Amino acid sequence: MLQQINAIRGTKDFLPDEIHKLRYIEKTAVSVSERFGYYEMRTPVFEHTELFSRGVGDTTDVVQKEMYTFNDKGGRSITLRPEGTAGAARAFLEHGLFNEALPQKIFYLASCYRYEKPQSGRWREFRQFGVECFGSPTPFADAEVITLACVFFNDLGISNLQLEINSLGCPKCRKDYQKALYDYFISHKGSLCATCLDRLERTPLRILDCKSPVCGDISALAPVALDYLCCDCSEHFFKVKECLDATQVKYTVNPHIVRGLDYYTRTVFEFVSTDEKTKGLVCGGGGRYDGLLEELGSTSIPACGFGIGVDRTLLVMEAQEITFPEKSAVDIVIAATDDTSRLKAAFIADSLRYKGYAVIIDIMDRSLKAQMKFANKTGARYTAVIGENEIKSDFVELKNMKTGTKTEITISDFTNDFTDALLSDFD
RNA sequence: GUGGAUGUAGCUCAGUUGGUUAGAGUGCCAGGUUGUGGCCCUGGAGGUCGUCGGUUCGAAACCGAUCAUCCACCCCA
Repeated sequence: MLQQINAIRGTKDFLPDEIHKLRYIEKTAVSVSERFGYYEMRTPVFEHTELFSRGVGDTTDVVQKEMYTFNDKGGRSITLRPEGTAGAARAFLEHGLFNEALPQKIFYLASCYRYEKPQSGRWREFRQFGVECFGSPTPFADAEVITLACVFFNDLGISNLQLEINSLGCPKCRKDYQKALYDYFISHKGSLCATCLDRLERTPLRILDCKSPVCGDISALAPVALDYLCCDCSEHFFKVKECLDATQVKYTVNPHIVRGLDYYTRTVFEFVSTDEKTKGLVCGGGGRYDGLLEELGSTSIPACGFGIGVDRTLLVMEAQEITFPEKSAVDIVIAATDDTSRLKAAFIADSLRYKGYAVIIDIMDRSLKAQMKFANKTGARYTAVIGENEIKSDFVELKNMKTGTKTEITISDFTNDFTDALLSDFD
């Protein structure tokens, strides 16, 4: 026997048994997006590596150590997308969507790839529901994408999710803030952990995010970005909060949120699970990225958006024991007793399928009893047995599998409108 | 990338201080008479005990390596 080949580390199979859950989440994402006037865009899974190193940022962990990068046969450096925004922004620019009526509001459902050590809620291939609003500088846009995310989680019946928001300011005020931060941390240089010492020169903002108790204590007293916002940024943040209040979206301001992607300016936010079983899991995050499109070679175009982890959302829903719509069941199983009847059963099944019903017949050459058992397992609503007697008499019994009651009809009636009336009676 | 736990039938797990042909429940398949599911009864298939190497007369059990899963950190979706 040859050795079996298993799935790649950090990837996950969704089997027929649970795929309806994923579909339900995706369907909800589409529905919510369209209710806000966001339309789907699909971009390739791989892009030029440079798109991410320039867009997401060279200093980020994602770009530095988590990307699936390889050279294709033409010698191009290619990267499997680690997130969705860069590709969407690239497509927006490449196809000149900025010439259309602004804002351009986009959503996508995309698999993303990051080379990380896997654990539950963290996979090397994961699905992301993302939304991007290109062209609007106003706080109403920030609030709109946040509200959209809230409606999404609400539609799915998810509770115990905390929305945390913050403002990182624009490049102008961030500069002042970073200097203040640097000065503060340099005075505590002796106490910081090794990773944070490394961050000090590179990206001092991220020290605020450190979970080590010592750094946490130091961070707690560190200067807060919100205190360093310039007038414009300060007003923008105030209005975002005002909009959220208007739509009754609940949030807490967390001055320590620092997103891991470089392109964010001003508003940033995260949805964090507060549920016992999935505590601390970040289900989604986003913010404003007014500098990204310029970084990708365009004129300055403001934008904002978010990414929500579909798999993580599923994880939280399962932990909260939320009921999903049932997977679609088979309408009718047509069992047959002998080879001649099998042909007749196949004919009837096909006629019904043309009419739109889900019909299955036995293709395992099983006994009638086994066919009935199988029908039961598939959750079929009705069964019908075709045999010598039925073919002779032209009558067939349609059995309701829930109640066990049988209704006699002619075979020709079976495939015409009479069936519609009969089947629609089912509760 | 760092630290820790785990790895026995498709699934959930037993397996006594290392000792004959490795177990249960569940699922799967087939029967319980001649053409009808769910319950019950009977039987069957299915495991080189994650993999490789070592210790031993003998290893699922002990040791090492490796792979995988999970947890914490890191990071984020």
